[in-house]
Amino acid sequence: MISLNDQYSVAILKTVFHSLERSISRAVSNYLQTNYAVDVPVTTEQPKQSSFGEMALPVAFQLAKQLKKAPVMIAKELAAGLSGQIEGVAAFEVANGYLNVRFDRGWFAREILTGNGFETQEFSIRKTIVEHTNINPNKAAHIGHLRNAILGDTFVRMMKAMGTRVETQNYIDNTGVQVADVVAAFHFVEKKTAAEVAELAKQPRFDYLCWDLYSKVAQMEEVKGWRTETLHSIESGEGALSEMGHVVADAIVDCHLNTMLRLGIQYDVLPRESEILHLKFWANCFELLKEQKAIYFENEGKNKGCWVMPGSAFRENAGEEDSKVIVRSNGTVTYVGKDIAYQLWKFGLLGKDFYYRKLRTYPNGSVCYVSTATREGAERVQFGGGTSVYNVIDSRQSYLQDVVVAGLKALGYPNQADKSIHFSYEMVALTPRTCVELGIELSEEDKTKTTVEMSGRKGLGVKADDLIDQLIERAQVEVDSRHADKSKESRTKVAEQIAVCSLRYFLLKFTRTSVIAFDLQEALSFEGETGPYVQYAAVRANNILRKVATLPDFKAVLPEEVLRTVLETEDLWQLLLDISRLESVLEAAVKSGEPAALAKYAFQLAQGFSKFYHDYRVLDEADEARRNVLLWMTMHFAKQLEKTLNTLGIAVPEYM
RNA sequence: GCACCCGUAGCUCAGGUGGAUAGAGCAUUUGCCUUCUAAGCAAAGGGUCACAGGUUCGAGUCCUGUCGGGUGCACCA
Repeated sequence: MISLNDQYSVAILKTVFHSLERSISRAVSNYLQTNYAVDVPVTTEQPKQSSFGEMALPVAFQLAKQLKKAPVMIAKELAAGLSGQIEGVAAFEVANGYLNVRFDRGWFAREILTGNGFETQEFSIRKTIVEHTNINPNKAAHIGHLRNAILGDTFVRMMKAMGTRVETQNYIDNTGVQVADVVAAFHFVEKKTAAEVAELAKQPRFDYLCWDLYSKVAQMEEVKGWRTETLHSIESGEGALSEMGHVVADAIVDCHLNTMLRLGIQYDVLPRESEILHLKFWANCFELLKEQKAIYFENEGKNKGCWVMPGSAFRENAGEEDSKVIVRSNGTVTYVGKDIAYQLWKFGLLGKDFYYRKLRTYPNGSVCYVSTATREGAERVQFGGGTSVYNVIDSRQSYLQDVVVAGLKALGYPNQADKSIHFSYEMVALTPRTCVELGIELSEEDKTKTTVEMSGRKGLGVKADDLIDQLIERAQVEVDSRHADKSKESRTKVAEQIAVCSLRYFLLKFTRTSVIAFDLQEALSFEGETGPYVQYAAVRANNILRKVATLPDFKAVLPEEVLRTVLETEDLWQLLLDISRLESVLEAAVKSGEPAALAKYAFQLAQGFSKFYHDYRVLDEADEARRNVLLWMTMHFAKQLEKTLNTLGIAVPEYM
């Protein structure tokens, strides 16, 4: 049995495919320079049909005009000139003006097998900061929050797999109106004391209790007055309401961390708004903004008495009315103002820092820290000061993100402004069918729509833990019926792994710009393009490997000629080619910031293997050489798919 | 009113830097378990890539406009 547990290594291995791709485009480029004296970028692409070979170069089309020759002629000359010049290339062919490349299949497979031609990539010293999750600590997390956290967490894993140093932050707004509303509900409606709330907060699903309370109080007329009083207490940091605010926020943050941990999501540090206030981060930022004249004091109009940022800073054709208030006429700072200060801190530009204490140690041993306001009891750790910052925030907040970036620019930090990336994504909405299933009453207007937006205020949404529970329950039924012989403990573990996989894949398979119309039945399915389908392929591959007492020494028993002969079979060759594309796909997915690309790749790999599994009976193969190739491919597949799944935050179960 | 996103099969969605016959899953119909696990495999039907112009040897992809749908434009976060 091979070890399938290797975590991504510090340096990444580049595939043979990658290297070959580069040596081909370099050779073509050189040839064009010496023989035609032209300098054009040589791009490669994957042919639509496998019968055209492994790689296609449309370079002849680009040159047709410049050289005043027909594309077919150019391509033919290139094919003739380059023939036999590149190691690993069996032949060049010309079709429809394309220069198509056929790999030497035996060479290619042997390179993968022996690990020749692999190169290491340098490990980055610069730090990238990714901020995600950021749920208001006043109610249970819902599936919209899950999209954020899973997207962020997966992107972090992808960058780490590429060798990037990443710090994961989860910002906690523990002093805002959302928390205040729940505190007001406890105090004014439920008539609870801080001690009583602290007692309630001990129950595991305190976040559910607050979910209901919040939607109740948010719709009450009196809430405005209560909110003001509560906010005042929270901001001053004194009084029973303030104490209750801390109790509520801390308990709910704990609930959120538990929910996220169920999905394998962890954080390095939780910077909190309360510390931003108490350590007066804003004061520094305010001085900087005034010095640089990034904001001005408004003497007239609707914003009279406020410090505002001119609309022209973040918007084209902006008028006076587009100005954004940074400091209110009563002297308090807005959310955007605080966010500019926070963003400066992330880049190490604020000249101030938090103190930290341990919040929890995760089962894998890593520690999650939380900000504190005092030096006493603080740990000697350092966070922030990144060279690029990704803020995973839904697209509805792009306007505010633009203002923050404009603030950085106005302060004289154009580089940091460029490195401030709003990793935006569209929201998760519910299908009307799902609303009906959940017993949510719809207005006449909502019934006609294709999707219904979730709302914490209205208590309208699918809670994260509820969905995870349902998925586990469903997986458990399947696992129990298939593997009655296994222990209860082991079956539960497998069911959980399947549930997590199902959920993560479901939220990852959509591209970021697509609004997810959440359909409960679709999300609960384990067939077709789902996470469990992909896991199943990995499990089947491992089953084959497990049944072999000792795997042969593939390097010894599989010379190039044997590989070449067996890989003449087209579908085997295509599968091997697909398996070897992982690093290229990962690189492109990180570059475009699209985890969905990696998820889709995992699915395609699984599809390819499922077909292979059906068409070839590896263990029954009579021809020993052929059997060894099939076994090797199975092992190679299992490794590469497991690596892909790990990067997606998905585990491969022992059995399914 | 202004800004951003979306419009591809009945439904839900993929389609890097323009390239060859536009792809998956679901649903529908039909085959395949005495087999390394059927959470699987195979086959069929299903398309004016919203519409109209433009750029190009070549456009689902780039540009402009129109029409639909979503979101944002607070002294809330």
